[in-house]
Amino acid sequence: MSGQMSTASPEEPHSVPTLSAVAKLAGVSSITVSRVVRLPDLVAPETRGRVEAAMRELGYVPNQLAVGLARARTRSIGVLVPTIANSIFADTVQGLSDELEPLGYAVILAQSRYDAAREDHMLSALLSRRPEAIIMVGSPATEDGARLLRRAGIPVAETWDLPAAPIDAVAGFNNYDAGVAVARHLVAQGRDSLAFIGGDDPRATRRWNGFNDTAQALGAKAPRRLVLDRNASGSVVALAELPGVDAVFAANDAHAIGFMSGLRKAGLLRDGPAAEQPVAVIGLGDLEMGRLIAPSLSTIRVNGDAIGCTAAKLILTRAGPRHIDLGFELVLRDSG
Amino acid sequence: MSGQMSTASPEEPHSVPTLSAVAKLAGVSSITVSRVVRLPDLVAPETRGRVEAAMRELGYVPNQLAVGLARARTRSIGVLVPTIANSIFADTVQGLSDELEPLGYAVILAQSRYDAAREDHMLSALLSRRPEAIIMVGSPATEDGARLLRRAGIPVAETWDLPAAPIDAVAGFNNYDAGVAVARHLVAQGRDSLAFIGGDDPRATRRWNGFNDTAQALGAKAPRRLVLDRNASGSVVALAELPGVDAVFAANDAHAIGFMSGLRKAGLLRDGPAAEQPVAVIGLGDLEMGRLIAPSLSTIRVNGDAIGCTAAKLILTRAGPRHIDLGFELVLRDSG
DNA sequence: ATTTGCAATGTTAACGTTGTCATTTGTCGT
DNA sequence: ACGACAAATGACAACGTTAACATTGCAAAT
Repeated sequence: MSGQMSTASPEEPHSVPTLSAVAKLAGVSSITVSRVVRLPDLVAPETRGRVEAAMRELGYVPNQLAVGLARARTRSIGVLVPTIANSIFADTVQGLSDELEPLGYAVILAQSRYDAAREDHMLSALLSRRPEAIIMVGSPATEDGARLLRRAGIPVAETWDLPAAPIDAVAGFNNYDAGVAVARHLVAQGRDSLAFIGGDDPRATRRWNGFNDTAQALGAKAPRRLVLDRNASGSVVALAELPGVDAVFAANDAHAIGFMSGLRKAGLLRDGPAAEQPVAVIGLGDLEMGRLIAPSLSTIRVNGDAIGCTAAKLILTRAGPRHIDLGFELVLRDSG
Repeated sequence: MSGQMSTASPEEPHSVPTLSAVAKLAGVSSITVSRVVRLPDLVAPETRGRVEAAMRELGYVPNQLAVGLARARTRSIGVLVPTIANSIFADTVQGLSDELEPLGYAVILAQSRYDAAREDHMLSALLSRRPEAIIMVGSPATEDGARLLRRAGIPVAETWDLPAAPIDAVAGFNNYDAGVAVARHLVAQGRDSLAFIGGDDPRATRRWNGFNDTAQALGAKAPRRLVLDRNASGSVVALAELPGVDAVFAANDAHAIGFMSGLRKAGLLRDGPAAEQPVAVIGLGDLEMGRLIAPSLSTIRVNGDAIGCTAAKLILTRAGPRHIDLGFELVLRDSG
């Protein structure tokens, strides 16, 4: 409403209350207040009541910075994703955060935007917050980044892939094999002019490798690869770049749906089953949306939520296997 | 590969290096190292070189907890969203984080899952990290939550709505008016049996109110309201609950697309323009996907990215207007 | 009537930084 | 040749909490 006001509304005369402010009000020492928070059983009920009243009156909220410093346990974990907006990684963040938040962990989120320099920078920024663990999508892009993580001496989970030389824990799936599975399926369907569209990040490239190797091994023509911007709209016009193509593997469902939109405009999309499609399309991720559109999208289903959840469990315990392959599933619907 | 290994790989003999570890190695006092990091001009070039070498050798990363404690500036901001997975809020998080990360702020992310108790809890957890500001989607659901925020004495941005009595800053749009705009459009198109499908959170309810009030004022039949689970698949079957409906406003694009899928199964979806649709469908959010499907989705476009970006700017400065209406736009395509 | 033991509280020194003062040099002007 | 001054560095006390060790009482055991 009216222009600028002091941020702290008049409610309280500023200054966040500390342990000793509460202590003074309750007529005890600060350590007693600290105990009321952490180990209430050690404090006499009568005293405890007084302290609790004081905490309520002052609106005391413990300072986790100080706690973290004193105990060398910050109860926070760093999460690094390429991007969070309309991406399947949001599922992973949700999954891990649902696992971690009830345990009192804070999630510190950083985005690398598929940029190696920014990734290193964010990794370092994350580490400066002394998280108890790091969960990241993929693996560090640079040796500097990897060294940073190794030196930090905390659990690290790499996800969405199965790196050959992981730093610590892994929760992902085999991207190469995903490409293999798609190529096999398409060739078996009688397609022979294949293409791969999408990003050129390491994971997409692995998919491409599996796809390319397999298609050629099975006697199809050498697949084409089209590197696109990260938004699906770019793939609408991808068709123009791929004359004669009869099957497309898109790096993710958004690209696949974009490409299908291009096919529709060109009159190359049928309402019928996969076999009737002039151009088969397979996505990756299994967005809910893919199931709902027509023709429904065939895709490599990957459980992003489970990846996050598994990564969280991996960093919480030292026991058990450290490298978990969550697998994927080729879900065949009407698009290819 | 092989079972469990100590988390810290052999690279370094544990223990994260501190300022004084660097200082000892460089043969200076810790304050000098601190200056090399923050105020390099105050340190003689020769000394600075030695210190920088020591920092590199040890892999020194400043401890932001200690910095935050000493300076009472944590360079972090708390972000509270209902949910991050396949939701438009991910755009907002991306927007604000792109604005804030380059400035050295860390984003601490929490999800309320549309639960008031959890929201209060996460708010308090966030505050315990002493963020310099809080950005949240919507407004605190409880008076406790609001009090918590007011007492914290930091900038607070409420987003995705225009609350009547905001705590501090606001970056959003008028949800009631969005409902009004949709109802007007649908009634003008000659529809008179309207329905609203989606969640029952405060923002969805405001949309419903605008929608309902306007439809009735314009002489349509009293609209029906169907509260659905948060996933789009639920809306596929919504049609069965709405006999005779000829226009639907969905609380978001995902629900809209799900509902269209139900229409398609029922043979009630046409390839032609809005006028030919037996049942008009309007979404909200303007997912990229809505543009790509057929029939293309009419929707209330809301720029989630801009909301995040604006919220970030609002908490960074005290000057200028504190309440920004980013507006919305009724984008008409083929679905309604 | 001591001692023992435990329950309830308090004191002190960390944790890793930075702010606020010193202190040590060396340069310059007169 | 002497003080004035600045450049370079350092000592020390905060910041808000907790760990580790006191210190009180007072009840029970001897």
